[in-house]
Amino acid sequence: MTATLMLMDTMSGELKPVRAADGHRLRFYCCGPTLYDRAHIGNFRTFLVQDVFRRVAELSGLPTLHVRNVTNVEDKTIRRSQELGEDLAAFTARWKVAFDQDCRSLNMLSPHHEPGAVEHIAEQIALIETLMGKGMAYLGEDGSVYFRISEFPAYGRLSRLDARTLRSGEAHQSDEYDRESISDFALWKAAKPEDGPNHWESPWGPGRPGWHIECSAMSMKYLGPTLDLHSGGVDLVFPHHENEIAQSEGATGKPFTLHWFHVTHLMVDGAKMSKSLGNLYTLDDIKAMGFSAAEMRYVLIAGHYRKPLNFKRESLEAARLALKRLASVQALLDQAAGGPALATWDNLCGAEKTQDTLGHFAPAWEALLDNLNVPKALGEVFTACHEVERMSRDGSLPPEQAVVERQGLVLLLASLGLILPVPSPEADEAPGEVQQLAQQRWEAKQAKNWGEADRLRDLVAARGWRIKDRKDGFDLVRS
RNA sequence: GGCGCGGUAGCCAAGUGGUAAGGCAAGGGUCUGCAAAACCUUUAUUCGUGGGUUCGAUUCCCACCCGCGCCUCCA
Repeated sequence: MTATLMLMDTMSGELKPVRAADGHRLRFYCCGPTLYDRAHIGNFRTFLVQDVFRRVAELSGLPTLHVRNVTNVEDKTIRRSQELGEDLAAFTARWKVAFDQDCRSLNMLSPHHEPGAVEHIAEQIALIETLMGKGMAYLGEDGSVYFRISEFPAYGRLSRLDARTLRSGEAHQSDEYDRESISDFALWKAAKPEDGPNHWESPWGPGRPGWHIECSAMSMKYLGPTLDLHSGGVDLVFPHHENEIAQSEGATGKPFTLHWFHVTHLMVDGAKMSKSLGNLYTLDDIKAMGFSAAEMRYVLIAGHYRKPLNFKRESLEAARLALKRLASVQALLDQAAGGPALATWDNLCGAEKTQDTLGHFAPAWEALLDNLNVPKALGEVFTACHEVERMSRDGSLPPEQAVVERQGLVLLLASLGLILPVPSPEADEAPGEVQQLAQQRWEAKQAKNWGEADRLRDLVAARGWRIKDRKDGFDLVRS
């Protein structure tokens, strides 16, 4: 059984083992959100895949040091906060609160560090000074500082972009005169009137950092000059990550990132998600549609991260049923094992993962180790569920075996971060009136007064509750 | 135009050089007074199209069609 997580590396295009260079702790960086609006479910697809990645890495026995930045100063944050007449820090702080709420409700692990660009101006300036000192950056005619791509021959390797194919011309109008080359990008942007008070002092005058430099500065501050792994949405491959490589390696002369991990975009109803198409959803929109964050999470991780995932409402309905199914199997296993599981995260991380310890869920775990193949893992999970149910039915599920199978299920649920609905009856939550009707219906049923029983059942249903009969009574669940 | 990723049942989605996981939906069944719930079971001779390699391809090669992403600040 493979013990190491294998993952596609964008740079080499090959499957590579996920490794900690120091042999101890995986240091990885994820490009986080820009704090100017509510994050949408497409953003969360990426963050959720990264969350599953981290879970699987840790559960496979590899501790992590996870850094994810927040971009709290760039064009959009400045423009919008100015439009609102709001202080930039207050503006971005509001969106950070919203983002954190969404992350929590999606059951995402918190990164160990969440640095913000504004809080690391000094580090960014220092990095730019280093590049200036090496002749890899220059002051443009507009007072901004640019990276000199001609000094970094490896530019374009990640995105397999031949410098000659860079589309040039019309799109970039006047500002090209400020730069030596059309491909050079801004490290530091000179203050403009429309920026309002949002500028900082620097050796090149007041201004603000360019977008790319924050990730170089902050990732290296928290993780060192060479990161084990770096992740983001595919759209960041060029130019963002390409520029990060140029800035970082240009400054340090060391490899910046050993393993690149990119997540493909989410589509909605077969189209690119965009505001103009009206198909851009936030987590709140999903909740307003009557679905839970757990269901949303299931949908967003259920596709392979390398393939476009087509989101539709029906996916949420399917997820709801799938989660219920898993919950019922978990309940079955708890019962067969003689009590609920009490596995802690550390426990799970350190545990042996073999056929003997995971039972029928072992293939699902292997699927996760193989390039984070969540769809295959889910398929194997349900196959294992069938087996467990069959054994239970046949009476061939002794407590020792149930304990093993449950370990397998618990590991998979922890890997995927799935939170299962509580399957227990909610009878005591039903309003007294509903309970009374249901009780009367039960009595009518016992008296074989079918007409009256059915009438009362309809009344209960009309109040939004469903009667589930047992041999010796009934349960009430919300319908 | 360049680079990259895809096109598998009604929908979502794995996968393999030897004849297609799983989820949802749908049909049938067990259970039930009838239901609901739960469980069992059935459903792609076929994997965008056309060629080629092979004893054999959905899986490898070539061409074409379609979708999506990036090509300067969008996860």
